[in-house]
Amino acid sequence: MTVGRRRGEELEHALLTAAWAELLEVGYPKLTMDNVAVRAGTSKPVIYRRWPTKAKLVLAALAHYVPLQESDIDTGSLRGDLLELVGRGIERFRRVPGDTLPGLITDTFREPDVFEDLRRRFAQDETPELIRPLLTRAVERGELRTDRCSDRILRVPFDLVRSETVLYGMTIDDAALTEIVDDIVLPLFRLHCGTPANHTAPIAPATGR
Amino acid sequence: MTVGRRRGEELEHALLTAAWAELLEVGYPKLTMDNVAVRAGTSKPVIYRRWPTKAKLVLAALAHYVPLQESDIDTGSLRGDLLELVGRGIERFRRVPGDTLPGLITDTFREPDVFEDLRRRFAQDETPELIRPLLTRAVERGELRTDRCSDRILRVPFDLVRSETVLYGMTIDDAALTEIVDDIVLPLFRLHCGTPANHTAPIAPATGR
Amino acid sequence: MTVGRRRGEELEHALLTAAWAELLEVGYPKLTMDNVAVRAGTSKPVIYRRWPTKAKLVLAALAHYVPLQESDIDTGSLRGDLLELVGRGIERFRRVPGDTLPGLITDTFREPDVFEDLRRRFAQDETPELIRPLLTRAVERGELRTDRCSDRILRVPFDLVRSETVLYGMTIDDAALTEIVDDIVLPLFRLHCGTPANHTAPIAPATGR
Amino acid sequence: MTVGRRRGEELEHALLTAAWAELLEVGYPKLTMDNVAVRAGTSKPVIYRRWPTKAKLVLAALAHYVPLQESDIDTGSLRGDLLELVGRGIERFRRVPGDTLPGLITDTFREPDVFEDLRRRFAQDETPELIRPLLTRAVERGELRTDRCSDRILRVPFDLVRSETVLYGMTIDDAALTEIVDDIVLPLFRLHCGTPANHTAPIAPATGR
DNA sequence: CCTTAATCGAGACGGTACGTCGTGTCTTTAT
DNA sequence: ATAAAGACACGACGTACCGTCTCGATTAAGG
Repeated sequence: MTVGRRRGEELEHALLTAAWAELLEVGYPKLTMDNVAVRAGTSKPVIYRRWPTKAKLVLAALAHYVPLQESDIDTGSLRGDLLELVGRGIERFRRVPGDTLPGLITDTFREPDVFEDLRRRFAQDETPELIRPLLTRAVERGELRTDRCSDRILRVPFDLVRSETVLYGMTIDDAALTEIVDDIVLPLFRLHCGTPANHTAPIAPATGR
Repeated sequence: MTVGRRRGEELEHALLTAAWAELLEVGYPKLTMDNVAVRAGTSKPVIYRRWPTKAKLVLAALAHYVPLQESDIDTGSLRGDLLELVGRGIERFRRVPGDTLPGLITDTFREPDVFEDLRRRFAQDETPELIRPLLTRAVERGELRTDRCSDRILRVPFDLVRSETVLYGMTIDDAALTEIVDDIVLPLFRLHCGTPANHTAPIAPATGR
Repeated sequence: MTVGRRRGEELEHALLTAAWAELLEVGYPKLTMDNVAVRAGTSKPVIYRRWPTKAKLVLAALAHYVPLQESDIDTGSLRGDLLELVGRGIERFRRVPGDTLPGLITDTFREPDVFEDLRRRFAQDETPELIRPLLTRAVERGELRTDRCSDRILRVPFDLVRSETVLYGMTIDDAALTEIVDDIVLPLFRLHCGTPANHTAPIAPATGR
Repeated sequence: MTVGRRRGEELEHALLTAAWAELLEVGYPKLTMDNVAVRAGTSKPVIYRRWPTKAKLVLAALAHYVPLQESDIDTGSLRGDLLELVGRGIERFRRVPGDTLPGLITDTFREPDVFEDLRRRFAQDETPELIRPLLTRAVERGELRTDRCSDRILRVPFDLVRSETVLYGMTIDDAALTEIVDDIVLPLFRLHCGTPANHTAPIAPATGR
């Protein structure tokens, strides 16, 4: 049943695959180093040599199976860009087992380095860097007057997405995505980054209640 | 050394106190039923008779030590009410050890009943019920035209607070609170719930960048 | 479902019955005070008020359900008397669950009073008192010259029976009983208590090999 | 404090030693796997990997510390051989804590394989195999006519020893040993295995009462 | 007849041990 | 040198029973 002695990348890939499969099957709390080792057809020391804690292993699996999408976004309108960007974010969170991010937060809360890594990939830090280019292009197109606004404003769209997905375990459908962009994010951006006088974009809410 | 045989509420209180102390000292992941029992001067079966899982024990300790504050809010203005309400929420989250809520989410993710309980106390569900009365009074005062808007809009303030506290492990100071209310929440409420024509409240952002 | 509140002898009998039933069903090691209480439809303190240890409870149940048989034996011959007496002993041991006597010995080994009680009822002490009268009558009938011989000789028959039943968990059938009496016990008694010159009882072994 | 990580035989020996010490100190009923582990400076899983039950552990300790003595016996006379053999048996039982064999019997009564092992080492089975060679040599020397007699006869000496030691918790001194051999065992063997006509060994009892 | 005392039933308590599982380290053997 | 394999020390898990204690409810006996 042996596949021969693997090493290097091949072995690493087998481990991440095993970790990911365990994550999907039993969830973060019940994922064990033992089972990952067995599933990968290897032994625990091989895992510990690479990732000294369960959190680091899972974070590595997450980075491998739910990578950041770096491709540029340019749909021609700020609204289109935001729908695309936030939609991608929702899709990313959708692929992460619901107990995984809270589990990682819990386990890394007292380990600043890993917590920082986690944050960079799945939390706040991704937002400003991702969103500001959209605003910059919107200014170039004449949709906004400036791309200067506080980070907190920029974080709003993903804060809402994370709240619903990570904290509430909900899924966000297209209607909800539209509501977030049209009723919350776009108005805020227009308020804080200004709207040229002749621009006639609708500011009224898209959905009522 | 014995304190006599305790029962009922006295014993329960000792257990919740021990659990809370462990939570503060070692954090959620390292809190063990064994240590809670020892700290409370009792034994594990006594705990398990009341709370069959660590998550339920911790949630009970949380409900005991960080209770919902039900007292009414009426400062005379929507802005004042929001500052008070969101400020209270921030204070509540500040008192919860940072790894506790994510830990509870992780461990209860597959137990709908406990997860629901957790959500009711520390997540989404508290928001609409808490905020809508503020809007209703604002309408009565003539600050807004209507209190009808989608739940998602109502959730915005606490979604932002939770993102920063629970997910990022940050603390929110008064300046941040002011920014959230003045630059994000109030404008959104005014946009979606209308502003009477003669009302002259400032809509401009309070902070720039 | 309640039978009314019992007390005194009725309650005691219910407890002994429950203990005996547990003994038969699950055996001595798995008999628990808890289960006996439940089975008897009462509670543990009621048991402990009467028998402070499991061993004493079981010994009481044993004394109740496998009592000493005191009726006189007089078949007219020493051989007949021995067959009857040893046969009765075998029957008594047969009715005691196989793990019970060793269990009692183990648990009472360091409690001289209970151990003594156990020994009186199920071990060595019963032998000399029971057997010597048989010898006395045999002397009166002229089968033996004297009833004086060492206790160890008198204990032989029941030592053999106890070895096979208690220690080996075996059952002793009639053939084995006959062999014990004819090939071992009778010859020893005749050797040590003498045989009148004109007595013509067979001394040859009843069974060969 | 640590003795370094032990493995294999060294560790096994430490466990058996700890078990044996516990047996001597607190006796079979109060011997716990926990305490054995602590005493051996290791942990319970290490024990359970080797012996899944307390009975098997104790039996292993017994086999290690009270081994069967295989050395040949040849004193030149049947009486001498028996005194030696039975004396060795008494010595073996003397070294076993008094509650241990009954405890093992109790706990293994429903596990035929372990019970069998126990029986082979400390009960009936040892007897015929050990005694018959003595008879065979006695025949060769002309002390007996045949070595053919029933197993039950052969078991008599050790049945008596076991009764007194295991069941009564008594110790057997030299006088008692002599009585058993001279007054019970030798006469029975001579009766059932015959005595050559010209043999002038005394058949009269050595002790009276 | 009614009070009083005793004991029943029910079950929680402080505690010990169980047998299992997971962690992170270490040793051994084989590649 | 590192992989595979697995044992090791450790500690926590959740459960079972122990023997004790508290608390009404019920019963029997005595005033």
